[in-house]
Amino acid sequence: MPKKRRPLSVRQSTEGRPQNRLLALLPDEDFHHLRPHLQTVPVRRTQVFHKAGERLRHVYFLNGGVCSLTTRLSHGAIVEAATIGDSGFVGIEAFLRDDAVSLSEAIMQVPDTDAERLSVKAFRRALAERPVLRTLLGRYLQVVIGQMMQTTACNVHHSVRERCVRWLLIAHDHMHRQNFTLSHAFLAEMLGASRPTVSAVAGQLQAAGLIRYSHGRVTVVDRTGLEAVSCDCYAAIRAHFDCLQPGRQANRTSSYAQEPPNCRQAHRP
Amino acid sequence: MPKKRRPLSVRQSTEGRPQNRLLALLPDEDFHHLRPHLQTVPVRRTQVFHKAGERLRHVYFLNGGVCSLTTRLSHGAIVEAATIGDSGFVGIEAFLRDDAVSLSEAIMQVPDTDAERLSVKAFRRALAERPVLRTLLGRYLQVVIGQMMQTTACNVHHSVRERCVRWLLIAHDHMHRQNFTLSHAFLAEMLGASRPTVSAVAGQLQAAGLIRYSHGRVTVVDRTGLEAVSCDCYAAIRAHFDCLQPGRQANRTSSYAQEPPNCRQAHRP
DNA sequence: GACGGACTGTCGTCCAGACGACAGTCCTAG
DNA sequence: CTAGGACTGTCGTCTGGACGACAGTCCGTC
Repeated sequence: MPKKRRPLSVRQSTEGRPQNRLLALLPDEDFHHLRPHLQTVPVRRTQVFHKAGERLRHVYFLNGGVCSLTTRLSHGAIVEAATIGDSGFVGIEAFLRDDAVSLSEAIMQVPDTDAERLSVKAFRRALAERPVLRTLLGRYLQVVIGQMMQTTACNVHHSVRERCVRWLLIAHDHMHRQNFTLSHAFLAEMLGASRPTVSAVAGQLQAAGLIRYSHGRVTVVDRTGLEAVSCDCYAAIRAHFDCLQPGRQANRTSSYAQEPPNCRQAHRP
Repeated sequence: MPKKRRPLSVRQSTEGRPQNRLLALLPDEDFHHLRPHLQTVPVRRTQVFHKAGERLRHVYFLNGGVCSLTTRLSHGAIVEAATIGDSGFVGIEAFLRDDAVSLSEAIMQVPDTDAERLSVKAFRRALAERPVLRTLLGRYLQVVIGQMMQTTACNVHHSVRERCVRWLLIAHDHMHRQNFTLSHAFLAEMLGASRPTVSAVAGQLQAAGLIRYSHGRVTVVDRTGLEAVSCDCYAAIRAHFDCLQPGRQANRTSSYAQEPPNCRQAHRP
């Protein structure tokens, strides 16, 4: 838990397009329709957007960072089913029903950033009125579901090492930068692995020159190398994400845009 | 693979309500709107409704049985992320987008039954025109997502034994009967476990008097006992399903109706 | 009634990874 | 500059479960 919290600064989103890619993909008309209802709010590491059983009040279009969609077991352990970044939004349940009671717990995993917040009420109204928004978010939801399913299979069949690499690659995609904060303990929890195992794996990856790790900070050194040692699950999930942007995607510098969308085939050539 | 296949008998659904519970929950007006487009088709064990990457042609409202929503790994193994029964429909992707390309593989797991088939086109049109249908299926989708998330966590943290029990209980709920066909090998694959392990577990459960197993046929003998040895994941998933029926649910004899819906709290008292 | 196929029980062997423990290292607040 | 807290490296020990193999059992078909 952070010791000193910056004062919560909420501001109306009035300037140009936010960083969030879903919002960026909206046609002007639809975005302008939404804009009066958006508020830019700061988001902190370890922030919990919603817990299981809570009624959702807002959805959040992230402008950066990585958020984990998790399940909490009665035991207390939490396990990640999907990650949400600046190409998505938190509060998918609100897409599905009006009285959106969440079944999952959404925890901000990586760093401080901000998000465009929208009340569930305004969100639902916009969904009803704007078919383009509905279509776009429906596609995103499918991506999330795809990720969940892949994660389920990956968690069962692949080693902690492979799962670590998957997580790092996906986080890297979301972050659009080489290094970000992430402790072994956090990663272990998300993967349902033990901390010592993750530490050992991280050590190996570092020794192999693929990443650098130092006290809560990872640096992706050799992305291609990481991809080479990852299981196919990363490629599959990535392919889903690539399908979000029809044709060319927004003009961005990240590795996210390295390849053409390929929805039919999960494994890249 | 079955040796002798009955001829495919498609018939228009014109009589009363089908067994499928989602359809049963629709108000008359909405159901009548849908009815001309429904066809009752037979469904066989091991039937594959759709594979990953395929464009969906139809959605299927099952009238019985258990269908597994699975992910196929490049390795060839398949792992289940969620089960669909007569309280759901196959083809959830079609809820999310028009050009519904599936990301998952849906395989009929338990027995021969039939289903109400609806073309994706008619389905999408109905969704657009009938808000009640949209609401109902949106809720169902949330249930499926909840099940996926719980399964992800369960697969990581719980023993093969607990997962077996979870599967059997959910299948029992879907089947509304004590016994049904299911081989150890199938169950093992769904759980991502090895066949010998599942056999061993099944042996234990049988020795404990909870189930009877004989050559591809399980009988649930002591349901309460099974619930007692299950992990909380079953209860959590079950609670999601119970939320589908607002207030009282359809008049059925299954154990499905044993308890009042309780959405807020995953664990039953 | 015999045969082949499908399903189940069981037995070694082997290993990934859990779990607990503890020491070392870095970072930051005071 | 220092102390405390957070993070990481590593080491035993122990076990669930994978994997391969093979024999036994039931069932439907010829």
